[in-house]
Amino acid sequence: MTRHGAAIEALKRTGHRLTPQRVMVLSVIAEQPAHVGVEEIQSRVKAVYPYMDQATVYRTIHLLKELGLVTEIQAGGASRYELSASGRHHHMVCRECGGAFDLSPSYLEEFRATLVRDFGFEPDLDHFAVAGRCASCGGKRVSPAAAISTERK
Amino acid sequence: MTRHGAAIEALKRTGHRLTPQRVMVLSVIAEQPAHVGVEEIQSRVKAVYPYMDQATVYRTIHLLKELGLVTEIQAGGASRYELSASGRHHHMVCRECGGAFDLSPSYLEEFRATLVRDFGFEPDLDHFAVAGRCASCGGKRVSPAAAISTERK
DNA sequence: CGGGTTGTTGCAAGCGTTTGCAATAACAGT
DNA sequence: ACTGTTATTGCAAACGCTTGCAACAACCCG
Repeated sequence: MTRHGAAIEALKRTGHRLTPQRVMVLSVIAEQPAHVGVEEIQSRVKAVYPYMDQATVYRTIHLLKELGLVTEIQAGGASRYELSASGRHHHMVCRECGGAFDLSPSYLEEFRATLVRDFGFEPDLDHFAVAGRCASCGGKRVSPAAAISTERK
Repeated sequence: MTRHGAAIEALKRTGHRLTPQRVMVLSVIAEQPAHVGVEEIQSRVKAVYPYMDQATVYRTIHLLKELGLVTEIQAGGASRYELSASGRHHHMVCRECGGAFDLSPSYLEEFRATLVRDFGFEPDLDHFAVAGRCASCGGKRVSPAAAISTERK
């Protein structure tokens, strides 16, 4: 099983279609030792499948990120991506129902990068949790991604 | 004294130049009852000073935001702005020197909007503080803006 | 295994925002 | 006031990313 096999299964499990494009994007990200840029993902896939489009790369990445399969790193204006380390992750806790939801580090990464860029302040975000109100108890939009990240109780 | 008089003084006090363009942007934001979009700011200023450029509006807004004089609101792809309510603000606390820095709500706003959009999760960010390491104790970049937001002890 | 449904793709145009650059103008010092 | 220094501006082009749309193909079901 390749390094991204689990991610592929997660895709199917969450009711998303397993298209060649998605597999290719995932495998490019997986076979890279470090993080990859969108442009590099696209050009590598294009070498094999020339019709691959920018928009598809972005849409795929966006999906993978929402599912927590891929982690986003801000690097000077552009974003870079890598397979999520299964270890570190954070939580959103609902005040209403007490439910806990996984929050992939990528979401905090954006916040962190902003503080560093604007203030030179390096926040310590390990062991970080956000309190609030989840979708079913009165939050706004419900995304399909929310489903899989739910942990009971 | 106009509603944005204090903001103008803050600009000078922090060593930035008081250009007509900056004053105009500030006054457009101030005279609006609710928040304003970039496009509206530009067109209102252009009515008086036709050479006003998009880039200048963006650069000015960016500055005002860093100084905490203006608060950013995310609204469906585009950003809107309003004079900062002096009341609500958050803190960054340095583990090293114990120093506290003001963090304008706009920074958390971005984070909040993301959680709402992707998960329907409405975080409660009032009374919110971030721990970490400030610029002088080992953070990354130092921006002039950091200076004014410093509070002793 | 073939047919229908519906998520996904490629394309292209557009979005909001940022950037490099040379010219300009704000402010400090005298 | 005048001058020098240096931040800031206007302009234009580019950036990274998102979106609407019609064509397509992955999957569910019998």
